[in-house]
Amino acid sequence: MNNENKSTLVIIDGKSVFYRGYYAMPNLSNKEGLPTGGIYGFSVMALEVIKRLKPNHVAVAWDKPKTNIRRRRQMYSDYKANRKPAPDDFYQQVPYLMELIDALGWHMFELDDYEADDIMGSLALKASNEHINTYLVTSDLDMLQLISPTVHVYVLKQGLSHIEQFSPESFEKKYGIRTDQYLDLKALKGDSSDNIPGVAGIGEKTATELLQKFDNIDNIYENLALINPRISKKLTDGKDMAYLSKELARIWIDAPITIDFKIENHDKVDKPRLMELLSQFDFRSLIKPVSDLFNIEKSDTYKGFENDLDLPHTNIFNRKADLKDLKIDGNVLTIFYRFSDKNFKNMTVFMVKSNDQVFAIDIKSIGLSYFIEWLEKSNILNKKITGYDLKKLFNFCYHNGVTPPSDFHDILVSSFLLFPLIKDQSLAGLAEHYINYQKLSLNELDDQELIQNSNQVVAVIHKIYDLILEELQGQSSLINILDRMDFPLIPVLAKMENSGMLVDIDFLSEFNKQIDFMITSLSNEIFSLAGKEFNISSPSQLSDILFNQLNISTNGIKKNKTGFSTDSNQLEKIIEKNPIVAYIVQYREVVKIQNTYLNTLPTLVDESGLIHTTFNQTIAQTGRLSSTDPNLQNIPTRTELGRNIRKAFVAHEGYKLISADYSQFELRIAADLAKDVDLINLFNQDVTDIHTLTAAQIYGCKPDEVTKDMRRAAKAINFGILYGMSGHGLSEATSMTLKESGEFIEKYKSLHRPLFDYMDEIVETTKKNGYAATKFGRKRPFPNINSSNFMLRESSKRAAINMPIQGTEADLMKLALIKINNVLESEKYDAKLILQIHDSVLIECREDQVNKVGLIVKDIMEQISDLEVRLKVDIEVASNWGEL
DNA sequence: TCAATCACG
DNA sequence: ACGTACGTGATTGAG
Repeated sequence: MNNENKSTLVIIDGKSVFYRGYYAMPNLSNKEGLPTGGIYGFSVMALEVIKRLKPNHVAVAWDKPKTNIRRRRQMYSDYKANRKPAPDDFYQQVPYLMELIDALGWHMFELDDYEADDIMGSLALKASNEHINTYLVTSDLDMLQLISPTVHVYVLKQGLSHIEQFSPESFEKKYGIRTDQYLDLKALKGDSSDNIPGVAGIGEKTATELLQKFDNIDNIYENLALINPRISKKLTDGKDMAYLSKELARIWIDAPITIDFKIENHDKVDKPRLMELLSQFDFRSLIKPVSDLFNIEKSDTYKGFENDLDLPHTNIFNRKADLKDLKIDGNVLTIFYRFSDKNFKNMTVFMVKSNDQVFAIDIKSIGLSYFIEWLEKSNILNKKITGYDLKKLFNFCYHNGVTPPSDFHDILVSSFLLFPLIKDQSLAGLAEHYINYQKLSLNELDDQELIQNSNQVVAVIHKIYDLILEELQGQSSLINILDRMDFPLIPVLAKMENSGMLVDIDFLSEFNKQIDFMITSLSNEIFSLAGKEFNISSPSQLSDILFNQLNISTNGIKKNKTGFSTDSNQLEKIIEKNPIVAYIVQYREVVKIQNTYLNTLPTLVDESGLIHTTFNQTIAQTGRLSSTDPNLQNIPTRTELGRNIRKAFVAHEGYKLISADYSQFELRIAADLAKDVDLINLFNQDVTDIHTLTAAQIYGCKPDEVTKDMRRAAKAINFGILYGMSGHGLSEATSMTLKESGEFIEKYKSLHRPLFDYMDEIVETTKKNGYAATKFGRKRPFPNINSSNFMLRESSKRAAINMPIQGTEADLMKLALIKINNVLESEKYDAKLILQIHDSVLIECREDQVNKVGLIVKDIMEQISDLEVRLKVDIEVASNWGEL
């Protein structure tokens, strides 16, 4: 087909290809929140086209927006009225796609009065005249009428990268007519999406049969006598319409455009710009294939990369004698280091860049203790330090008695604040994102190789740091967040991780024995009721037992991808139907406790009996912390059995645990953000039970008349409403019917108008700005807030409503942690922070100072910020976590 | 590796 | 009509 001697032209139906991508990848966006699904689809297709067809010329045909009334179709003023307007996040992407097309060196054709079809037809004709092979890429079958010996049609198939040459044979097989009968088919049946009328009363089936029998419409009208009178009547009535429709469907080939076929496409590719765009869109997976395809060198991947990245001169130190005399001056230092253990005790490589020199220290050769001695003496850490994930360095310092830095910038933390959507936040990932640098594969380098490449590593960190500073320019609220919260928090978190929590292993193993017994007896009950043994932990097997073997009705049971769900909500619905269900619920609880906590916690305890978690500051999109290895923020508390796990977390001999909890944190913050005066007043008058009071207001009764069910409903709505809960959600969460919960929410709305106005306002500003923000200006982008996909859009709205509330809580909590730590340190109390769980902190404190420290902490937390609503903190003291 | 489930706020 | 409450992390079963 692809004749070697002939030149080839590919003409792409731009909007139809773009649409494909747009709907195939609804969720895609870059780190700045720009939706990129359509561009991605287009890019993948472009790649495939070039690979497969190796075109000499490429053209893209595009319908001009809003002027797509064709002169010869003007009699149908509603032309294309039946097409839905494209959504906002579609048009948002178009200018960027144009840039991409331009960088590829492709021709772009957009004309008044001509549709993309006509442009394609006209260009194909021009190419035919020059004996150029033409390939049309589209998802629109209308293009079939253009097929000829030199014009081929490629149709986008399912998925993005599957384009297939259209074959007349397969068309005939599928539609029962030849491709050259396609226009006549349209003439008869019409096309509602293009507002082509066709013959009234004739659909695809009749039209096809007629064409099979009589070949074309001229022949049909000459042989009306042979046709069933009912149909021939319709044909006669619609004869004018049929011929008109045929003309309307015909693609015009007289558009006043041409291509200069002397210039070949590959001379026009703007390689650096192409690479820049791919990285701007965060199409990391496309960078390599595109580089290969266009023979793009590394030097092209980042404009002026080799010049911009000042590689410092490398100095390697692997002998004590050499290190001894090393003095490092300069005011701003860039550092990098590597550990061989998870606790950040054993540093193996340390490198520091000062001006145009990098000093790389091979700690394994030199000896850790000698290095530590040198580090302390060198005064390096007294200077301004820039690095990636400095919490590890602080951990190292605390562990080895080295004075930690006081002036520092952590590019992991600042990058997350600026671009929380970046998926790969490893240093190599950031290098790719910020400077398209792909040579940094840190994990593949051993220590010696890392040392050899130290000039690159520090140069990359330094460059990213520069770019981040540039990005922060003028964003004073973000700078403020870094200086007041996110950076000062780093040493505090490191100290908490280092402190760890004391665990009573013996208590855990005693409890484990009980749990073992319970699991055995529950399993036995379940097996005997089921009539056979099976894996109770397998949702698929369990579902089979419940809904097939035991024939429990699946009425009202939610489905998931694999079948009927067996989660606890669904089990709750059928708990009366069979005694096995209650046993399963208990079994789940008990097995969870054993697998997640009893089996793992003892393995994580160090030689001092302590467990050290890791706090993450760069995971949660709202700015909250998260805790891993182990996660100490989800230790059970809601059931009596689960609370036994908490009892194993104890204070040291002579010490106590103090817990300080913000009371109704979320509601208070929401009241403040929404300036809901009634709600603020309730809190400021020190209401004892907000949920009971809410219930009394909604039901219009006195607080002492509120029943448990009424309070439960009020509590559910007090929380749920801040996440955008619907009537349906409330009815699921309570015993209310859908109707009752709907009315309940309406009543709540009327009581708290300001709160709901505020929620609407958040959605509006998020739609406008693309992000929601906390009281302090921490931003979270919402790329899907304007999506055409109902589910994506609505879920973005709910998350956007929640962001300022959850995020402001997190901000306040960070401020509180920093201040508590500072006061405990400066006043030299024998007390330290050991855990934070979103609205509460845990402190271990020497027994005789418990009362004093409790009051200090309460005061700090309550006064942490000047809000209109009063914050309230409850303090409790015990010798283990379970009793708090 | 993903989906389902469940622990926490 | 859509599907139905936000934010996390860990474990398990299954393909």
